[in-house]
Amino acid sequence: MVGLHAPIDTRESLLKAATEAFVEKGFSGARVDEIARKARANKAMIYYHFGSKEKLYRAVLLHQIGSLHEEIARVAGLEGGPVVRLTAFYAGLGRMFAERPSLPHIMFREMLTGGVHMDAGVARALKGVFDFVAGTIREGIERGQVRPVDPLFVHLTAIAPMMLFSVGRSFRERVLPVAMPEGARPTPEALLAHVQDVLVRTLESGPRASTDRS
Amino acid sequence: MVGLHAPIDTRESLLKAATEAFVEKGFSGARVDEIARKARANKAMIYYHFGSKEKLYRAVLLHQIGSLHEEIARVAGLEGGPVVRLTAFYAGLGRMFAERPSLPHIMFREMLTGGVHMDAGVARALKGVFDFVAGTIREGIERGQVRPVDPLFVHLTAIAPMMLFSVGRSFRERVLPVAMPEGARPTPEALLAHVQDVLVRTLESGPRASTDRS
Amino acid sequence: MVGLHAPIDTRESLLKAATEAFVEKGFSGARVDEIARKARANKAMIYYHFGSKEKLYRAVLLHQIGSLHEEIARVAGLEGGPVVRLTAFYAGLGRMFAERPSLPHIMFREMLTGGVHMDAGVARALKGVFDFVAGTIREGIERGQVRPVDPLFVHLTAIAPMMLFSVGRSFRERVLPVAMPEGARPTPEALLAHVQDVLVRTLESGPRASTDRS
Amino acid sequence: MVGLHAPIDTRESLLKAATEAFVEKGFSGARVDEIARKARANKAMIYYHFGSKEKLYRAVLLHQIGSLHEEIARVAGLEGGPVVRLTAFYAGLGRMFAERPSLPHIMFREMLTGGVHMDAGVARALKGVFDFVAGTIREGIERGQVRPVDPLFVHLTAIAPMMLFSVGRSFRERVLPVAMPEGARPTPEALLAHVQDVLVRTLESGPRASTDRS
DNA sequence: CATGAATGAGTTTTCATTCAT
DNA sequence: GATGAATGAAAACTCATTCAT
Repeated sequence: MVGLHAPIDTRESLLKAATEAFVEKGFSGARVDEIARKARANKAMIYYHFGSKEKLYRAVLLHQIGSLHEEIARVAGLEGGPVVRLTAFYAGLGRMFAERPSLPHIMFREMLTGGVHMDAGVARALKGVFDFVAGTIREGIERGQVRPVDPLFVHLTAIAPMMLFSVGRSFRERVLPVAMPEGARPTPEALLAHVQDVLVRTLESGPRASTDRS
Repeated sequence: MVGLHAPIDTRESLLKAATEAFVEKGFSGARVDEIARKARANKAMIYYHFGSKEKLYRAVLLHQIGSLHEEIARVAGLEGGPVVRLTAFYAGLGRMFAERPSLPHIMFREMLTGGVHMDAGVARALKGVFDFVAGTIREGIERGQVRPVDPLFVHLTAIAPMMLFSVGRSFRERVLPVAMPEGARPTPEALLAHVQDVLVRTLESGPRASTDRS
Repeated sequence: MVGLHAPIDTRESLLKAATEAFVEKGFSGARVDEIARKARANKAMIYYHFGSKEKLYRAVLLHQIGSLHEEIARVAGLEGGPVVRLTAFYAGLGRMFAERPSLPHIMFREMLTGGVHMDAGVARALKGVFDFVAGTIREGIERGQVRPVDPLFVHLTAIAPMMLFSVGRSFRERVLPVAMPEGARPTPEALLAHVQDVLVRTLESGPRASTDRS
Repeated sequence: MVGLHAPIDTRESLLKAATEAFVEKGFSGARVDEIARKARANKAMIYYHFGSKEKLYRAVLLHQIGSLHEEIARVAGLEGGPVVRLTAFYAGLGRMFAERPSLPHIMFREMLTGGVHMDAGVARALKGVFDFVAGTIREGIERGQVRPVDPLFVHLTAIAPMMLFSVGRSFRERVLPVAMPEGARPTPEALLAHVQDVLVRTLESGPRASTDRS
């Protein structure tokens, strides 16, 4: 009476529905019934295809993080100095965050819970991201093209604002509505430009006037 | 037979236990039973003192955010230019995050869920934070002491790294253990210094050499 | 609106209902809902008082086996030779089986599944039963009052018929109805007398004529 | 695409796997998925070949009980008195139990559940077993070759120990390990000899010295 | 205020069975 | 005959909340 889907379809629509549910409600807030309903699938299919709610969550995690590999590979092949490579890298990440807000959302949740759901594969992908950044910065420092800075701090300063911007949209709209200037709605692109500007100012080894601060 | 504690003790230990639980597991992940157990209190006491799990969560939220008011008031009274006032302000926030990691943790969770648990009072406190930053920056721009920058972006660039650093400790230790340089464990103080440096470089209106990027 | 039961009542009526259910349907055949309904208790009470279906089953097991201790203690104090003590012991077991058919029922199920549900305490109680039998027989053999026989076989020959008789009542009534002689319904007491007769004939060391068998 | 097995193979491996599963877990404890997996067959094949889990169970039952017919027929043709014929009969049963432990296992489970799964055919086979025993004993009593004893009790005393011995192997090894004498592991053959000895002592009509007990 | 027990409406998970190919 | 996916009803288990004492 049914069975119109190709075998892969059910699995994928479950994954999609689960991603939305976990992003919106978190792991324990999401309901298996609702995921199945949203995917127009039988609830038991979740257990057939994934085994448990937890394993479904891990599948979502893996699926989201998957694209990071490609971004790194793409940027690693670019020509140019460390600053250029890094700004290009964060441009890529920024685009990913804008296109697929689930990614920063889920990664945030993972960070909040200490990454307990992450298996070795996912962890390696994330470490790859940081290793690229750290490697590029260290290389720049050695060549005198980059000021001596802590790669972790640089990475945090670049990635945290973009993630928080992406993740916090509805929060801003609820909590800070009046604070926004009437005209210009902040866009991911504008934020990316700002972050890149900050990156350049932070990394550049040229002479600067004032660095004193209280 | 019972009642050896002053009434206030139960309430406070419940609040403390609830904070830990909500920080670790989030609102729907935390269990009322577990909170009571951790507080060595009877589960019904939660309903006696707070009314419901949701109201308990709100009490935690309010308690965490409470100190923000004072920090703003303190910094608002400081002498000096906008850059100095802002770096002092973020120094205060940074100290708060380091002393009480629950605060950034819970605020992150709120952002992820769009702030659905926030009532008017809490929202006003948060808006106050941003209003101070935005007001100070706009004032500096008008006076020519600060480059024309988007206050939201500046705020994000300052606060997001510190929050993520605080919140992501266990995640870093789990996922990025090898990536860390052997010697120096990154400290909140070092990060604060970095963020302040970035702030200065971003805000200062003096001449700079290279600003072209991408 | 309810709460008319003393605290202990719910636990006990659950235990009673569970015993009946497990005896009738076995562990996996019994339904938690039905046990709660039969005990006129809320289903969640099973989890409150026992933790899980499995632990409820173990509690039933322990409760059933508990009385064996006392029976051994009682008989161990009796005067008389080994044969007398053993016949008295099996008389006690026979009475227990007749009064509380759940005991042999549950023990049978345990034997069929290899005793996987038995913890150390229960196992010790059962070993105590056999140890008493074996000890008494060995003692009798040493004193020349009992023929040299294998205690395990003697025990099996005495206990297995009584257990099977108790457990198999409904089976006999369903499968062997016509085979029964019209008049005399077999009673547990008659079987006990038979078993005791067999015991005596098996254990007695006096002279006998024919013992040869193929 | 498939079909390398002759059709009969799947059916038989299903039957074999089902027998093991039902023996280990009982009817409601056994899982259709698991049976199919153990038989390396597709789950739907169970329904193709047998129709339902229940019918599969009945097929197992019938297959196990089948050999009883032949044993009765074989022994019924023997020469000799009732005691000889009975000892020979139980020798046959004992051999069957030793060779195929599933038989007593499944029959025990049936007895525990009152034989609800037994259809007329299976019931007739079992009644045949008892009818043979009862008929032989009654005949012996009438001819004065056998003491007046209850055939049911005699049958129980002979068959129950052998079944329980076969069924309870893993239970004994788990629960009574230390109770066993170091040297001699009890064997089915030794138990059979003991049971036959008991039978002879119970049935023989010759003079005996002591019958008083307790 | 405090407690242990109780409640009912969920929530996850299981499982025999069926379907389309 | 055979397969992998699908189904629906029911099963075990959870959990915020309430109650009697």
